[in-house]
Amino acid sequence: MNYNQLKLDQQLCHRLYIASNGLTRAYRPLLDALNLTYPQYVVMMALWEEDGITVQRLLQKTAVNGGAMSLILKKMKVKKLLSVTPSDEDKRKKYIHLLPTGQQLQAKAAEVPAKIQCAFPNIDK
Amino acid sequence: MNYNQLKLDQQLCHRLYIASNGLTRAYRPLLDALNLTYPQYVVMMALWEEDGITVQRLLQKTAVNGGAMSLILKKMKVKKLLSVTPSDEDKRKKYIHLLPTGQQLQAKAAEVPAKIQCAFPNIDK
DNA sequence: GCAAATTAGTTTGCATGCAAAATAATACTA
DNA sequence: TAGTATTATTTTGCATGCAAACTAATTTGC
Repeated sequence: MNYNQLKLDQQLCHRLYIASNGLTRAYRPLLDALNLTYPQYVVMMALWEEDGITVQRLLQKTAVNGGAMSLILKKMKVKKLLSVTPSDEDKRKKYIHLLPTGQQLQAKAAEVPAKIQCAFPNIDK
Repeated sequence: MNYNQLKLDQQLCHRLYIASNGLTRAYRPLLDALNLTYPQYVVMMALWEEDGITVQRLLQKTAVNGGAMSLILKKMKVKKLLSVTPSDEDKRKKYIHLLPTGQQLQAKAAEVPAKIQCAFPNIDK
């Protein structure tokens, strides 16, 4: 039996695994300056695009794991980046709103994408 | 100021983040059948290719995080998949060897790559 | 020779990702 | 309308990923 398909070098999945971990590492120092982790940064980007959305919608936009999202929002609330407000019509739903601190962070964050591209000069756009 | 670069849809990094998480989810049910997690599977693939290597070399081949590797090897040792033997010449080094259980697992694992491709029929090879 | 620098691995503390169970609230159905 | 199914979120338990501190064992440089 030939096990060529099990060779690591030939696996797109392994490349993706490596690339994704590499990105996290590349973002870390940039995001540390904003006091954000990568998933938290993703949540912020979603809210800068569309504020006052439900957790549900935030999950759709960011593709962050639901279980993780709960903890992430909790931490971001502590940092005064956003507020979480239960809906009046449907008390199951909660709306997420940016607080001033969160809105102001966008200006600083605007530099991040360009810097990331510098970290991967050979990346295909 | 224009914040277009902060839009999630336009971020390669976010796509990569989503793709990588998706892969982990796709692998999970397949690897559950082998009683392996994804990084453990990566370690196995490395050893099926090249047995009796040091932890160092294993880290190079797999790109698994060093700190994580320690825990992973510990668990795989408990499962009798492999053995860890300190070197005689240089007692800092440790050699990893597949045990029979680990070697035999390769036959079952051989089906995994094909099944993963079925889970992503549109993937470019 | 020996202290300082380096190397190989491990441990620690924090932040997810994930599946599954648990909560709460709303919608549906007989 | 009671009872059940469904929906929105949170909680729980386990397995990493990561940076940084730590331990041992070697290697260097003076």
